[in-house]
Amino acid sequence: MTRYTPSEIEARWQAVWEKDEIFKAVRSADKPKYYVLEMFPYPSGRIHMGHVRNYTLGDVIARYKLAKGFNVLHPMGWDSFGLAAENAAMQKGIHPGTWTYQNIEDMKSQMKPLGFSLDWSREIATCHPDYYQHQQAMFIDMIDAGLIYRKNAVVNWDPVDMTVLANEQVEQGRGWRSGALVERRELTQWFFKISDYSDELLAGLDTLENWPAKVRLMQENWIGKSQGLQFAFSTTNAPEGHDRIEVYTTRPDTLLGASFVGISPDHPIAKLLERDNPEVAAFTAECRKGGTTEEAIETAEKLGFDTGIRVRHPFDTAKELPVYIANFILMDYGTGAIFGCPAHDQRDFEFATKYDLPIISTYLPSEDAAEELTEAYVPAKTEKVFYNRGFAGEKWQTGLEGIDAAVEFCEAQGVGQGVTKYRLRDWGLSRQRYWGCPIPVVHCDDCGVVPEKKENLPVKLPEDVTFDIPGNPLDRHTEWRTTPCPSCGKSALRETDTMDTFVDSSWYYARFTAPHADTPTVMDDADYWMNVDQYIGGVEHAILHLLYARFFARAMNITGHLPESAVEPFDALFTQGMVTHAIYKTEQGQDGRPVFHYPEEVDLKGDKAFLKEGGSEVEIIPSAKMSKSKNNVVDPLNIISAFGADTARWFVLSDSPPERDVEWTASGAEAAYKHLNRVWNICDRIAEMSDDVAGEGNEALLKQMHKTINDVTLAIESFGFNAAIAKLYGFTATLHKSKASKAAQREAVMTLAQLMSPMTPHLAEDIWANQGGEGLIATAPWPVVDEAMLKDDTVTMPIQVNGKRRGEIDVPADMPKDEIEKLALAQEAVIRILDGGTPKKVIVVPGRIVNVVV
RNA sequence: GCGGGCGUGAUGGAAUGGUAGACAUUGCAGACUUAAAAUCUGUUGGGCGUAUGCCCGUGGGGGUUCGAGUCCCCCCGCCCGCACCA
Repeated sequence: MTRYTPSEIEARWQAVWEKDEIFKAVRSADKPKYYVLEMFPYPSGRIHMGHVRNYTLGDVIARYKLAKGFNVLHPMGWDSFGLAAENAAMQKGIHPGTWTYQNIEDMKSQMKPLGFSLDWSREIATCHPDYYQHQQAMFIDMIDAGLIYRKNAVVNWDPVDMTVLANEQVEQGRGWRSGALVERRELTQWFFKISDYSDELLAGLDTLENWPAKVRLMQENWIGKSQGLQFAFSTTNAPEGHDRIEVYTTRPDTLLGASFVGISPDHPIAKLLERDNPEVAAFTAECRKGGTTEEAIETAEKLGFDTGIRVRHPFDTAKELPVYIANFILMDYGTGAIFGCPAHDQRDFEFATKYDLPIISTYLPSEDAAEELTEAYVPAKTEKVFYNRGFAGEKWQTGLEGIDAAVEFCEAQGVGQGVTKYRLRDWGLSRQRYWGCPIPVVHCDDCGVVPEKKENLPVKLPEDVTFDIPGNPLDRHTEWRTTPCPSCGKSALRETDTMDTFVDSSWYYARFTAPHADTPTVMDDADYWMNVDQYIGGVEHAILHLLYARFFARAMNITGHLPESAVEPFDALFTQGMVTHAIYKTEQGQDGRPVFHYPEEVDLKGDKAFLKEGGSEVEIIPSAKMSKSKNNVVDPLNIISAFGADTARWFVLSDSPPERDVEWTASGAEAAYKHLNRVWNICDRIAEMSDDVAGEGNEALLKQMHKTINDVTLAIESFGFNAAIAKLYGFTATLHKSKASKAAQREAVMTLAQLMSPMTPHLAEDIWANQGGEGLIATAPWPVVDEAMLKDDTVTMPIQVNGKRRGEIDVPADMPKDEIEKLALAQEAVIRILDGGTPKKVIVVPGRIVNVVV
């Protein structure tokens, strides 16, 4: 008997793989390529179970595809710019670069023992000038191509992180990292023209058949295409230059129900008024402050200020409507002005009720109906418009159907034109931070904003910076800032803003195809390796990263850095669930607050948990996200040292489908370990068997083996790794009990090892070697199903009567239907139920089922 | 509010419209052991029955079908995303 010792096996095989460079990706014309990519990590310094799961999923695919004969690219890198490094610098006095590179080394050394089939020769780090200099070069190309521009804009300002945030980075009015309430500031910033590509990015979603529908939908909603009518009200007493107010509406069918016009507090007219009128100024100031406070979002009280300006209704110029500044109108959607139709819009209804404005219906047939509404009546967009009241009289009595008809009608009347609007806004990329890719432009007193010359790249971050004062250290670094103007040569100043780190991750997949090239990409390599055939990561990136990356691929295509074929860079996307763990909680804190216990402090007995110390019962909160504050984090390193990497890999794949959360349980991890031991012991047993024994059930074992090959292959192809593992458990049990000959068992166990090899590569490799397999299992071709072995001579068919199972018969697989029917009707249970009668109908599905209908 | 998803044993979860609960955990019983651990064997949806067996059962209600966890309609519950988007 030998012992399964993962620590010894795993280190040994990793060394062999590394020495033989079997995971090194080299372009080759002989084999089809397969590019599998997991979302690269931020180098926090420690891997967690989420990483283990993510990279194990990718590794199963990569190893499987390698065995299937593909030329596999499976790279790894580091998303290594970002705020955490600066925070560490502030807290610990370490330079962000030192901290980051140390973390990369640490994490790499933690990942290596997991035995992933990664091509480490392609490793990249976005914080390294070798990477970001190319980003700077592309930035300059994109300015030239008109894809990037500078504008003065109201931006989201995070007062804690002291930087600007993109709209996508604001959640519930708070910064996505700091959680601080976001303020609005007006700053001059760089923007990507992503909104110009709204329609393309939307249309592109339709081609992404192998993306989760959920992600496509989220992006679709984010892009937020809407069709409507844009038209102008003419004003009667507005300030100079504002004799028209443009509004946008998706409901032109309710236009006759307009009873007021609302403008945003940031609307040019509001801005003009607040200059001379302190009351207006006070109101708009209140709106701006309130616009993002939590209270305002929750209570959502409609506030308005009557400007005294009046406008004429376009269809009834005698009718005048008041113009209000209203707090619920956003300047950056539509035109920043609306017409209010209280009868058919809930917000307008609340507003009208509060300010006592008329409620006029264009849908309800009765004159008084609208006045009696307790809430807005929102008609379906295809509902017939009555237009039977309001100021236009009988003119449109017969009505229109649908929004399109209403738009057409308005256009015909010379009132506005149909337009398409998008919710998606341009991507502000400037960040007032040190630890990011410097924006390679220079501000010259004479020439204005000038891109740096490409031959002067990279614009490297200076090393000698301090973080003892808040703000961006680049601003204070006069020596670094001062540089000759690329255009006139006079002394000028560098831009001190750096790029949003989402820029870094928007093209790393392309860089992996030629990671050491002296241009951002190499067309031949990009052409060969792109697209990513399978991308795997968390659903939390469904909008931000994945939308930016899709845009960036288009921008790279336009600037000649990616082929046209790569504008949708990820052919297939898989979003995996989290690794969760129970929380163990007691209420025994001195201050009455709950205390969270580490799993090691707790004894599990059945479905109850007790403290090891003292034995008092502990409340179990199942399946919660691993969180340091809840003391329910399981460190992969502990698992690896206790059970080995193969056990950790096997477990994260085994219990739940990959797209769902998986709960880490100690018992589950132990079960995985036990199973690997069992497989090991089977091999041991086979090795000790005599060659002379003929054995029994040889054929049955091999049949089962081929069924398993078939089932596991199909399961892996469809991301059903948990199902694949279930089949492998089943086959292991069969093999365990088998009395077949040594040759048959040896064949079975070697196939088992092959089928397990994507999940537990080290153990598989060892079995392969011990059983005399040729070469490495990692590069051995995937087992092929012998179709003939899948067919059984006899099949067991359940017999149903009226859909209820009453028995079963074993019949030859090729038995004709009518004979099966005869046998079924001869069944004791069937005879009993028929009780001498004849069945109405007998349905025979060969190989499946018989149903007797009485 | 809008959009999407999901409800299956004590638990995680399996089931191209065809034997519901694969596989795993937990529990129970047994073997081995002075004992425990490990390992091995059996068992584990509920109910009735000595038993061949019968009844019930995939959140609830209806429908389509020879046959529904699966398809359709209504309702309930949970989860996720977005949200003064005009």
